[in-house]
Amino acid sequence: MANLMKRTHMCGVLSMNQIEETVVLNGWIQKRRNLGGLIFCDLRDRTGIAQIVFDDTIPQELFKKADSLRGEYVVGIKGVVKERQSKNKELATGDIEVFVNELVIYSEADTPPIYIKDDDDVNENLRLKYRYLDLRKTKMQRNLTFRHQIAKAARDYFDGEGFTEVETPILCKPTPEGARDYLVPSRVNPGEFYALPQSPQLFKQLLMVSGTDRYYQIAKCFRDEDLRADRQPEFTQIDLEMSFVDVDDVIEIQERFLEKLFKDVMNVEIQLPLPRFPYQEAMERFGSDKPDTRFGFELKLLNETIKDSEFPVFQNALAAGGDVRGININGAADKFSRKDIDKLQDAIKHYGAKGMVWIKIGETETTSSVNKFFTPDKMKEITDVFEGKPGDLILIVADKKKVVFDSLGFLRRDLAGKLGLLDDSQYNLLWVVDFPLFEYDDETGEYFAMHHPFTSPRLEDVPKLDTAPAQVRANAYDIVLNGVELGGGSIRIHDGKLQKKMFEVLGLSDETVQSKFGFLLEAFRYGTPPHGGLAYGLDRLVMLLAGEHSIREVMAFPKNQAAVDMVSEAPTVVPVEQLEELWIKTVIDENKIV
RNA sequence: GGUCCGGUAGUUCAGUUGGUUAGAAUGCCAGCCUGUCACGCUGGAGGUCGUCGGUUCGAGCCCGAUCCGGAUCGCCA
Repeated sequence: MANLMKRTHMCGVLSMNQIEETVVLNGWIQKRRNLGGLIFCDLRDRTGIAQIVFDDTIPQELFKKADSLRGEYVVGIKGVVKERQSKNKELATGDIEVFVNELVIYSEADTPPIYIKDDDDVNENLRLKYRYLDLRKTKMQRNLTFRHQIAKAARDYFDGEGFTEVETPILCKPTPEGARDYLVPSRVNPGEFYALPQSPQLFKQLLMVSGTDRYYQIAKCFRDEDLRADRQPEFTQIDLEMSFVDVDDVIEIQERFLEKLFKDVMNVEIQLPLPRFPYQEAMERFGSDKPDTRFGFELKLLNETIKDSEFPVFQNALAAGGDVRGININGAADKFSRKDIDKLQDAIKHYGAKGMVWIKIGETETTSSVNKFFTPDKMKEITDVFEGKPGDLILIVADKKKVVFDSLGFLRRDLAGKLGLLDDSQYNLLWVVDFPLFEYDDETGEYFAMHHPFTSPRLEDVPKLDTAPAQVRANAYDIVLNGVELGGGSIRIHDGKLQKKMFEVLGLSDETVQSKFGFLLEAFRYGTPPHGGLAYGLDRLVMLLAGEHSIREVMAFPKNQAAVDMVSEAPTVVPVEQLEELWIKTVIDENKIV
C-alpha cells in the first residue's frame, strides 16, 4: 500500500494560473506516450485531463517507474506546472503540463474491456456490464453532475416557493390499474404483497388532506413494463402537489420553474407564458398529444375536398366515420425515392394504416399514386389545401381518426428527422391542456380514465358526464419539450359526490372502489382542500437538456432492454429457503431454482 | 406477445458464388525512439466465426432450431 499523496488540484482545472506552482494530482492514466528519453501521460479525473511529463532530469528509477505505467493505473504525482512549448488547443488544460518529480502507483489495472473515451461506439450491453468503467468517461461524469444540478435547481426553486419535501413509502398497496406493479412479498403477512410505487399519487393527495399545502419530492418510481430508450423500470420523478390552486396556478408556478431551470443550467432564456394547445388542436395540427413544434408539416383535413371523389379508400374511410388528412413535406419531392416512400408505407402499418397516398408536385405536372382517380383540377384543389408548391411532397392517410393521427404524427417527425430539421439547440416548450377525461375502449365498449380516476372534469363539462362522457374535458395538462412529454398532472376531484359520479361512469362498483381506494375516499370525507399537481420525468428532462437520446445516458446504473442490471446481474433466482420464508412457491422449471 | 436488424480477435468491423492457413483497424506485449498529444518505426501474441443440429466432398457463408443483444408496435403517469 502506497502512501496517499494529498491532492492539491483537480486535473481539469489547471491553467496558466498555476505556472511554476508545485501541485499534487490524483487520477487515472488515460494514455502513455513514450518517446524514448521522454514520457508523456494523460492523467484523468472527473474534471478532465492534464498532461504530465517525465524527462531525463529525474532519477532513473522514477523514469523506469513511469515507463511501467499502463492505461487505467491509478496514480498520484507531484510536480511543477510549466507552460507548454507547443500548446494543445484541443485540451482545456492544453496551455500547461506538469513536470513530475514524485510518482506513486496506488493500483495497477488490467486492460479494460471497453475504451474509456467519450467518442467510442462500443456495444451498449458491454458498457452496461462495465458501467463503472463507462462512467469514468468525462462525458458520463458530466451527465451525472448535470443531473445533480437539475435536481438541485428543482429543490432550490420549490423550497423558495414554500414547498416541503416529504418522503412517501416505497412499500405500497398494489394498484391493478395502470402499469404493472413490482410486487414485494410480506414475510410477516403470509400470502400478502406490497407493490413498489408507480408514483406517489395517492400519498401526495393524502398530504393535501393533511394540510401540507405544498409538497414536492424527488421520487423513485417503478413500473414493470417493457423498456425503451426513454423508459426504464425504475425512474425518477420531480413530483409535486399544491392545495387551493386551479390549472392556471399550477401552470404559472411551473413556468417560472422552467424559466429558472433553463436559465440556471442551460443559460437559455425561455419566453413566458408558454404556448398552450388544447388536446384537440394538438391532434388536428400535429397528429400528436405531444407535438414537436420545431418544424412545420402540419396536418390538413381533406374530408370536404374529396367527399365526391371516386377513390374507394377515401370513400370507405369517410363512410366508417374516419378522416382523410395529409401533410405537406415542403420541398421534399426529390429527396425521397419510390423505394423510400414504400418504406414509409411499411412503417405506418405499425399504426394500423393500410396505405398512404403520395403526391409530388412538379414544375409542370403533378404525379401521384392516385392520378387516375382525380382530374388535374381536383388534384390542384387538393394540393391547394396544403398550399402546395412545385417540389413539395404531400402524404395522405385515410382511416380511423386514431390511425390517421398516429400515422401522420409519425411521418411528420420521422421525415423531419431525415431532413435534418430537428435542431437540438432549440427548446420548444408547450402545454397540452383540455385532455379528454375518458378514453373509449373499442373492444370492451367501456370508458376508462385517460389520466387517473381522481382527475377533475372542467366545471362546464360536468353535465355531460351523463350524456356524452367522451366530450368531457379534464383539468389535466402535460408539459412537452421538443415532442417529448416531460411531465403531466391535473387538478384532482375533492368533492365526494363528483368522485362518486366518476366511478359510476367508469363502471366501478362500490365494492371495487372501496377495496381499491376506500382509504383515500374516507380521507376526503374529513375536509379536503381543492388541490392539484404535476410530476416531471427527471430522467427525460436531463436527457433532453444534456442533448442525449436515451435516458440510460443520464442514469448511473440503468437496466438493459430485458430489465437486467448488467453489473450485478439482477434479477436472479433465490434459494428455496428464502422463498419459503416468504410463503412463495414458483411455478417455473425447478432447474432454475438454485 | 408481434415485426425488423444484429451476433466473426479485448474492441469496432470486413469477409465476394460455399473452396488453401478467417483478415483490417485499434487495443495488448516486446524492442527502438527527447516534444508527443490518434506519437512514430519494427516485430509478436491474440479466434470454439453466439449455441445445437442439418445439407454438402467441403460451411463464417446455405437450411432449421435455439440463446443473446438492439430498434419498434402492443403495453406504459
